[in-house]
Amino acid sequence: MTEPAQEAASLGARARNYRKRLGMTLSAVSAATGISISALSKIENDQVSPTFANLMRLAEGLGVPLGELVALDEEDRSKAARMTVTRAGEARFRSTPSYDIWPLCGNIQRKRMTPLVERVRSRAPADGDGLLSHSGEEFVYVLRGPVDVHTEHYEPVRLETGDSLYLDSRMAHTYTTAGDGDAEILMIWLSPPGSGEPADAVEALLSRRSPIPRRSARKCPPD
Amino acid sequence: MTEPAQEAASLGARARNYRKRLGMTLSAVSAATGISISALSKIENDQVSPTFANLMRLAEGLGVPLGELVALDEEDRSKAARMTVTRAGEARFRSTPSYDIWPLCGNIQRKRMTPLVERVRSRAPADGDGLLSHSGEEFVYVLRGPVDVHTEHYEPVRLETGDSLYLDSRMAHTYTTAGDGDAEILMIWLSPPGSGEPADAVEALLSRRSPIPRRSARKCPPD
DNA sequence: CCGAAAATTGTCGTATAAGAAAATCTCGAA
DNA sequence: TTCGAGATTTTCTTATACGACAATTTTCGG
Repeated sequence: MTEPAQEAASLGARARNYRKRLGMTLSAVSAATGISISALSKIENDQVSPTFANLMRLAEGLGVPLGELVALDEEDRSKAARMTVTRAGEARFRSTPSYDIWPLCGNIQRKRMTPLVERVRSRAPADGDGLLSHSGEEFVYVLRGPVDVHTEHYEPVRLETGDSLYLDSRMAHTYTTAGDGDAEILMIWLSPPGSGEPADAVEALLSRRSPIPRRSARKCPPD
Repeated sequence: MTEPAQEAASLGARARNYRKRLGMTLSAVSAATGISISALSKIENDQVSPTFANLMRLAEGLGVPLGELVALDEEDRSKAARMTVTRAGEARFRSTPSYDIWPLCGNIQRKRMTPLVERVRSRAPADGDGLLSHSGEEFVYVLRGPVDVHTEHYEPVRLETGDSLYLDSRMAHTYTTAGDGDAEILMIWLSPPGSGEPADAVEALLSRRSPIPRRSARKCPPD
């Protein structure tokens, strides 16, 4: 039955893994991709060699990069086994004019995402660092709201507890608390594709925040 | 000629670039790959949508990683100010034997991280899908615990509310609830580097004239 | 154990990719 | 300019992926 599902050796197995991961049925994938159920079944069982057109549809429907779906895995999985845990109170604490920051899972090496819990203290965009832009992308999940998101291209958005947001970090932005007390958000920052792995991701994050043009706010020294 | 155009517009163009770079003729590639010359010509001119089997042979014969051959290069996303919000109750819901899943921020294009809220229902590793491995990395923040993390290389780890975890997804893993009720976690999945974005290499490809993506001769189901 | 949903398997007709060979193109040399 | 000879493209035919449908089989809950 459920073996430690190996890194799928075949295209079909990979496709099935990704589908299972999303909890989709064949008909769901069929609806999402336009590929017939029977064709999907045959693809997953390696009974046919799908066309490039269908490979693209499939990758899109599964939300998987085409290169990943298609590429045979050539990596040594066992030596890559890596995991780390950060306990709730355990994170080391840093602070900037606008935020208190708890970097999570800092001890694992070679990770590409940088997860942080941030306590938002400032109440107006100009309070702390002002609108800042930096490279990469960020995802935010509001642990305790409300929070206002200010950006250079959009109207401010108010997020309540449980709301989430995804944005291109190059667009200048900042978060402010919109309630009585401080707000708390979980942020995952992803550095740009090319950039090497920031050993000290937080430092990188903090130092890369640069003010948007013709605006003055710039502080947040790393220490 | 000089440099082959970096930005390979289509699959066919990329294939041709690689061939030219090696100074090979169609018949040479044919000999190296086992694909007929005519088929190669049609592939390079985007007149056909090659089968997966031929894609593999072609990549092999050209000495190019398959992912490289099929994946569009990202780049030039610089002007797209992008942001999206998902409200707490708003996510569309899916479920698997092990989890209920709410994909977050699904409507933004070209994002590299995949955020999900998952309600963990299974109480034992074998309950649902079992241990699964897939590519990439994942970060987990426990919204409501306790949760047990089972992996193929580590002892199970118990996470309480507020704990977080970072792991290499290629190591087989699964999450189970360790308390009385269901648990809830926030997960961010990150696809492997170099493999473009979860779903938009596809649209880029299609928008630039791809081999015969039409599939219209479809009978309309009765209403 | 049962029934329902999901998944697999098989067939058929159609669309289309692959392969073989012929037709066309490219270019350097005489 | 003409003449090949290799390179490429364009016919053909054949092979096969795809979609639809139907029939099982498998998988899960109850």
